[in-house]
Amino acid sequence: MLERLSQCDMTVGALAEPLEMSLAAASKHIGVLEEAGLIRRQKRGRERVCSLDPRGLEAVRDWAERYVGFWNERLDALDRALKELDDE
Amino acid sequence: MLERLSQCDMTVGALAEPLEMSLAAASKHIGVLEEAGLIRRQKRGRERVCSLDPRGLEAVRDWAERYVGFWNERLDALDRALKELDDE
DNA sequence: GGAATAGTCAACCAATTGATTGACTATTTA
DNA sequence: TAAATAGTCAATCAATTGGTTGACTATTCC
Repeated sequence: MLERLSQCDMTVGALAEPLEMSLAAASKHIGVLEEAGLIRRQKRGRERVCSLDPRGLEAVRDWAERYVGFWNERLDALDRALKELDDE
Repeated sequence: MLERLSQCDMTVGALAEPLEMSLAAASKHIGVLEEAGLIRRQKRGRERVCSLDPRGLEAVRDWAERYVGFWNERLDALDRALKELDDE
């Protein structure tokens, strides 16, 4: 769903269409994504249009980036420690 | 668990210690993280030492980054379209 | 203005998850 | 060498999740 929403916004029905589940089930899933802050739903007449919420995905990326950053820091620290051993 | 492992590697028991659950439950959770590619477990004697697997977290970051990137691309496209309107 | 469409909600049930406990294996310590 | 420690696994049960169905509301179309 997220991948398809990255191409363009779409209604709940359009999002549900390729999925082998009922509209109600798809609606439920969309509700979970909305609750997680990954998408937004906007009412337009009888249609609800869904769109990605970049803030939610930025939060995920930033969260993961912190760990990648930590790892690199630890590798750097190891590198420095090894250099110090070499200088002795 | 991931946050604490970003500080230093630790055994299953040490990871489990601050959690209000049985050792078996914590072991289960660690198994899930391992299966997800986020951590690795290495046997050292009777101890299993856990460490972050940067590749797993890089994959998560990259996945989220793609969506942030898509979003920015769409904003850029909108920007260009609006400029074209202004030039008319 | 009624039929059709879009979507949600509650009730229900099956499947999965989350946690515990006891039993077990492997390793370390006294 | 036996006790202690570290950790896993299977069985069990409660809680949660995932999906369907029918009923409903809101909006659009004929």
